[in-house]
Amino acid sequence: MALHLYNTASRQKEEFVPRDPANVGMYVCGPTVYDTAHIGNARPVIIFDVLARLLRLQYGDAHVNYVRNITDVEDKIIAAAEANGESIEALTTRTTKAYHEDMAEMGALPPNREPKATEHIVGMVEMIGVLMEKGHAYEAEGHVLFDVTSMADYGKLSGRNRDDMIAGARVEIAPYKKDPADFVLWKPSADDIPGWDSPWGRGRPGWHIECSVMSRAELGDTFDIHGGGRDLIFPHHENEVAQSCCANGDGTFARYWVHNGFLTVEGDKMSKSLGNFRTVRELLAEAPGEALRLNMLSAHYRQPLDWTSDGVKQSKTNLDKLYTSLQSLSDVEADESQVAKSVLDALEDDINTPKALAALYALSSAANKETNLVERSKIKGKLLSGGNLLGLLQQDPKEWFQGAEEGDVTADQIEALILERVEAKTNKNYARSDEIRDSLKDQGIVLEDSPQGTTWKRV
RNA sequence: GGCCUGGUGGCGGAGUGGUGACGCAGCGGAUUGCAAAUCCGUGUACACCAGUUCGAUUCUGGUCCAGGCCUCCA
Repeated sequence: MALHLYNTASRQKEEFVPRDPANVGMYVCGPTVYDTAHIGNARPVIIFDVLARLLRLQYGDAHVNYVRNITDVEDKIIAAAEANGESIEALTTRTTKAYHEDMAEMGALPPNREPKATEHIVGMVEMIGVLMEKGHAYEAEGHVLFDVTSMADYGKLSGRNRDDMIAGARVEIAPYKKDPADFVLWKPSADDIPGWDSPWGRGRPGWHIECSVMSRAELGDTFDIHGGGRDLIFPHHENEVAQSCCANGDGTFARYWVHNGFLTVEGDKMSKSLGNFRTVRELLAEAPGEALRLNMLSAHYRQPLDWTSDGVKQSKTNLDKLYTSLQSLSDVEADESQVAKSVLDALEDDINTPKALAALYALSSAANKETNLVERSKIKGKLLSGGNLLGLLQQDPKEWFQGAEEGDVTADQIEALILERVEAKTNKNYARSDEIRDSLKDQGIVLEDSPQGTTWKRV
């Protein structure tokens, strides 16, 4: 089947047909770099990484342009830098670097392009100028505001109308707004905070304009996929649509809107007040990034995902199982012409990763049973290619089982003890052989005997 | 108040108008010196109440419950 995606704009699954049959453009809202990434930030990264892998397989690496921005100018950044007593640049550089490291640990490939908001200020000023000229924006008390009444379709993406928004407003409305739903395009900066010169005075951009400008600069007025967390539907994406369509023309901008659901931690929403913010860094100390990734993929991306340490453990177990099969296939070379059709089919159905994982488990099970070498080679090819689509199973199994940081025992010591144990077993000295096995087990090393000999792994 | 998701076996989690994925855990068996790993077998699950239907977990309406957005947020 062809790729189908649930399009937030139409509220249904649609067949994905790119604008240009040969090339695909995808824009995903990236982080505002003011703090280290938490596990919730990782969800869209991993989901859209899987989608990018799928698109690259189908259209070719050179024909997919995956853009994910870095928002490095924003009031939270200013506040955090001040609180930390560090410069804004130091904060954004440090945070961006940590973000890249954390996402790489979770197996996310870098996007093709990663524009930074601060590199696109000129474009933002230009776009705001166009909106002013076309009568979609106005200046008030040093701010430039988008006039939502100038756009008939405003609210369409998120499915809400202006009256509802006004009725539901829980914040005080700035007195200079013509309409309560108007939002800021440009705001004035005091001398001690970052600002750029503009026709409306020294200032900085509002929250939404950067994505309208960067997506256009990288992908053009109209492009295929726009992604992000579902909390961004309103107001962020709604306002992006308003800015872009009003500046560039009706019917432009993103064609497919893809939004991932939220995740909770041990049943609760992550929040600073509950103290349950889990950073990717902390979680990496608990389990390998690949296990965190599998855990993330174990629920469908549009469903809520409850992140629990039990779930992480189970994901680690499942990954062990897959790597065990892969290890057992070390007697054959992978047949690289094989495509894991079952995995592909699942992913083409709106990125159904739980189904894709089930397909991987089926391959694993088949591998454990198959004795024919040609078939084993095919299965290995499928396991690896299916794993690659999901960003899993790309390590050497030996590395997976034995490569974790050395504990109290080194690999050499373990090998020596295995030799001693083999000898003890040969002499039917089972007391000694069990003693060795038990003692290693206490140190987190599990021995497995097979007709081919004894292997070990760290657990 | 408005808008929007969900409620599936012990747990996680797909899916479907008709023969109940998949994984973890459990139980039984095979294998093993004993294990581990693996294999085989094993589960009368779809919040509740109506309705439509030959038949609903799947469609419709209502109820209850949980959560999200409307304000910074992935």
